[in-house]
Amino acid sequence: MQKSSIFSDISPAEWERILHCFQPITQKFEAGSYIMTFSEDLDRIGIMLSGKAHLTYIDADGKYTILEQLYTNDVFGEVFSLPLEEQEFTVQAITDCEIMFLSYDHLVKPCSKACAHHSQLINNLFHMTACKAQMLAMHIHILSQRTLRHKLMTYFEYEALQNRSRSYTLSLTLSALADYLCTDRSAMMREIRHLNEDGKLSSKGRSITLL
Amino acid sequence: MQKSSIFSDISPAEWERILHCFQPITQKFEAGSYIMTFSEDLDRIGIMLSGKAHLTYIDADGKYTILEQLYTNDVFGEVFSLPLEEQEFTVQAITDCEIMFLSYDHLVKPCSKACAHHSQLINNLFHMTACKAQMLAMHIHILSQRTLRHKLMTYFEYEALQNRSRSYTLSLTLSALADYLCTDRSAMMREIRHLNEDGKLSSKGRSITLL
DNA sequence: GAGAAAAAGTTGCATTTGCAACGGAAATTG
DNA sequence: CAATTTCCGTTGCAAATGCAACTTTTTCTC
Repeated sequence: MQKSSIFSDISPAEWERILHCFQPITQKFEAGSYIMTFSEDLDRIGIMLSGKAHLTYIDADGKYTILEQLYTNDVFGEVFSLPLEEQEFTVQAITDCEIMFLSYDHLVKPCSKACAHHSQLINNLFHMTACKAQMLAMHIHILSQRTLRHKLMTYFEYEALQNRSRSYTLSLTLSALADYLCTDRSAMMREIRHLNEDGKLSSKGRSITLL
Repeated sequence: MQKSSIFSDISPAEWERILHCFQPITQKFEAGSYIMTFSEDLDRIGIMLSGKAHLTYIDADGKYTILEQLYTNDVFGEVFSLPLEEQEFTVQAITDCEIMFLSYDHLVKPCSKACAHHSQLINNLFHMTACKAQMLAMHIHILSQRTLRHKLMTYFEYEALQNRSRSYTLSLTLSALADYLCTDRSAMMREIRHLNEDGKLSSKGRSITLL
């Protein structure tokens, strides 16, 4: 399943017509600010035009978990409307971001103006959502590892595949990695040290070499 | 996001034409047999016509993890083609199953026969995939809990919501639940006992009452 | 209904993990 | 460049967890 974006196979001219049809709202957000909270905004999807953001939730006792990292052209909001109340899903800007919002209803309902491009848009969204589901499944695969050591190694192996190299630098900070792995940061640091000592790994800070 | 199926908003007559266009293969599987392994079959999606199946993987040391439970009208295969090799994704029949397979390529590519129903099919698949992504996100939410106790309680709370009652019977066996929670079964049993002792829960076997 | 297989339930023990609480390094900001 | 914040790295300790090994109960199958 190749990488696709919301813009795939849509010509600029066609995109112009889509914009006219959807009347999207484009908005800028400063680093650190909240772009979306899922307790409210369930009626629209967001498209990252620029910047970097995290889809996270915070549970009752204040623990962060990073569900997704969002970059340019990524889409959010199409998937999350989980029923449980205690939790707070949010999309938070990491860097300054520019976001375009589309009405969800407008998107999935047959267009009164007979826009042929709707179907291509849905097609793209399907691909992207399937892709996203893969990311989630990968995350589950990592979290399913019984021990922290295995979680780390599984994560590092995935990263090595993505980077096409056994040596690379993590895109996440180590603190963020601990959140992603849903574990205690200090315990993770300790385990990384052990992995180094046991010769599975050679790492310094965020630069990783799998041995 | 309401429950939708691959058949939503497609009339029987239209479905007939789709069948003619796709020439799907329908196949029966006995309980316990393997319906699909993702090392091979990445070119088609499956639709559960009847029965119950599990999408699982088994890692190098033989640990099961249940990624999804599949029931009638559920779709599988549209999402999973994870790059890591060591693992073995499979869809395994729990009860006797009847499955319809559709070609993935045929589905996503514009149809030479100009089948209008393609777009509705993709629309439905988009909904279902978004739904599936929600399930995966829920799973992550559960696995993200730092302690087994919190994992159990989060799972039980979700189940209570689905059942619209604080008293219900688990659809998973306790062994399967341990797999779903990616934990040791005996440790889970112990923690369930503790939850009972602490008055958070009243359970006997698979019947649960949240207090 | 007998036998086999799967599921449920238990326990002891070594190991892993989470948590709290540090201090220093690095990056960001005014 | 000084100040502040974030990130990195460490340690001690109590608690949680995984694992192995077992018995009992339930379910399935012939």
